[in-house]
Amino acid sequence: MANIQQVAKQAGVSVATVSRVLNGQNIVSSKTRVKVEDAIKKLNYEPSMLGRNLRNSESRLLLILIPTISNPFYLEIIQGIETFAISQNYNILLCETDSDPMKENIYFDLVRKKMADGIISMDPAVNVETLKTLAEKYAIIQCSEYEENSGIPYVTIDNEEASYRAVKHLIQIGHKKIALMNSDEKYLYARQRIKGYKRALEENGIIINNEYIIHTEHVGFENGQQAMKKILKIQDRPTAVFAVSDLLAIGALKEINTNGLHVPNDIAIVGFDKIDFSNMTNPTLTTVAQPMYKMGTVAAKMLIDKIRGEHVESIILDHELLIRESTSG
Amino acid sequence: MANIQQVAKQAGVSVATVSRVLNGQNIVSSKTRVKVEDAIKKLNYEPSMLGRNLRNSESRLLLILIPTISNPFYLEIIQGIETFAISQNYNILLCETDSDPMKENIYFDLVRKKMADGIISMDPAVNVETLKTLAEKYAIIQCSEYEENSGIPYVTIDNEEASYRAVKHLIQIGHKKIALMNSDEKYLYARQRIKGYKRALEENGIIINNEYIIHTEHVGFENGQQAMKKILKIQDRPTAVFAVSDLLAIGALKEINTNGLHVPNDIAIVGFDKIDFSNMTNPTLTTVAQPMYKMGTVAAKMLIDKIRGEHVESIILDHELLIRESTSG
DNA sequence: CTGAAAGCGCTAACAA
DNA sequence: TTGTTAGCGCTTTCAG
Repeated sequence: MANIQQVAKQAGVSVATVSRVLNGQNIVSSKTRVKVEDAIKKLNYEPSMLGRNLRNSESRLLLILIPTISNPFYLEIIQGIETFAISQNYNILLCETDSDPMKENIYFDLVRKKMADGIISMDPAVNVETLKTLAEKYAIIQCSEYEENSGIPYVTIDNEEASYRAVKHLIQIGHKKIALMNSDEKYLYARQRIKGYKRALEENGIIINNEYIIHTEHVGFENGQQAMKKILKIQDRPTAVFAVSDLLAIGALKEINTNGLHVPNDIAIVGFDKIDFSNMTNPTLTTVAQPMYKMGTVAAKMLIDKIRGEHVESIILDHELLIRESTSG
Repeated sequence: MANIQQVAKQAGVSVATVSRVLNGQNIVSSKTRVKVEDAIKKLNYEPSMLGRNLRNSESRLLLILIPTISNPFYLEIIQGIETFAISQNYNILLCETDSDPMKENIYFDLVRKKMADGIISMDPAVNVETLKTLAEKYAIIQCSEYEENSGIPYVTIDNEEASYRAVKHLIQIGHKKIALMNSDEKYLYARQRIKGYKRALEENGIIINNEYIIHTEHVGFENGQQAMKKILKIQDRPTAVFAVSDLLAIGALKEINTNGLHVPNDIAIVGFDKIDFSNMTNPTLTTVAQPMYKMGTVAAKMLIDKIRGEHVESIILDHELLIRESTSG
């Protein structure tokens, strides 16, 4: 395993010159450059990131914090992050926190120990105080979920507006009894989405029925099933359900089918996220499409800018309501 | 940002002693140890992995190669890998190759450049020659998909047997006209699975009908839909489908439903992998369960052993046929 | 039990 | 245009 010294010796130049060739600096004469390149080829030399990283005090690694990899919502965002990161010669360290402060802390240690140059946090359950403290010394961006007034830049969508439009769509196709499957309101997005839900109802003169509002601990498939069980037991049964995640919606769909009811004839459903599977169900799911890939690239760009010491502004991206079979017979 | 020097000065000891404390070596007197620990606390010192890694010529990073993150099959494996890796103070670098040799090469460069200490390859489309060459110098393990006689250790299941059992199950519940949705036979697992399929049919005196064997380019949802379209057009229509991935099976299910047919009454379906979604469809999917999490932990253990210079043997793990609604009305 | 010093592989300031 | 050299932060050998 050759190192830069050996290449220098082989080429009959100094290590500085080799380094210059390696880093594409144009101040090297083409004759010397060729000598060096030959030596590199001959010795099968590969520069060590270890040495370079220490010297440059950087790891060129980006820490991505997600609650769990099994929520497909994050997949496309991650692809966006990765693509941009690679283009800038960064790589990503994908970290599942399981919303567990202990695991979270293990990962935070990676940036404290210089193993990562910055963090993109997508974990709604992240310890905000720790994050804020960390943000004083390290580059941090929040993606999708964020903390207001934390001073940490974020990229997200207008959750209230998205929710408002989803519910309005249900109203427009004739629904008045609309249930909301929301996650815990300790999460900002949950508070924003219920706000949009209520605004849509109120604007259309529909009285809010608290029985129709279900909170779930997580936003997974089983939670959707459980929540739907409750909804189906309601005396004056809703004719539509707006779920704040596709996984919840798919759980609801399954439960409705199991009970011999039909979507959308008996109950219409709107989900949120446009995960791949929202198109594989029967019927396909009407859902709020977040520009996930874009969100990923934007987050990555923000983080890398921040690492470079530039000033970074938060960004709100557009969303879109995708009407599919679960709301249109 | 304090470094080890400053800690040493603050504690009134040498950097060597600080290093010893950091690495939990017991040859330090408890009095000195306390002094050092106090200094560390006082200066808020965090040892830099960059320095340590260079010194130790290791990155403590494991490269995980997958074709795409959007195939849920890999998720649980990755969780297994990660859990074991973390327990050994390693972290993982998750890399999507998109089965693209160019991208693949970017990632291979990471190990060549010492940015990763080893590779777990799960990409069936990996360039085997490159992998073999790499394996001469670096620690490499193949997971799930592997190349025979490559000399590179692998962990996998007995694909032929798994396939055989799946098809036998269909035969036992009365099916004779069983279609196979297989992926391209350039992949070893595809060759193994068709072998199991044929063996099951032959053993039961069922003549193999080549019209019933469909090959798909990828093993995703859309491929399943397309393949099912073809199958539905066959004159003497099969009454059962064995798909080599759950995603294919879910695509088939969707297509069958779209055509007003019923699963399993009209057509039974068996999938492969037991991805999370196989339990969310309606009906739920009978599938071959691979011990994915286990496979991940085993692969990680094998890789880390290999990095440590130990000898590593290939391992075949058990699988299980999980009978659910799609084969039992 | 502790310290001095070398060195992992690289980059960049400075000198020539 | 090129070379010399210091040093990034750490671990470890060797001496004491």
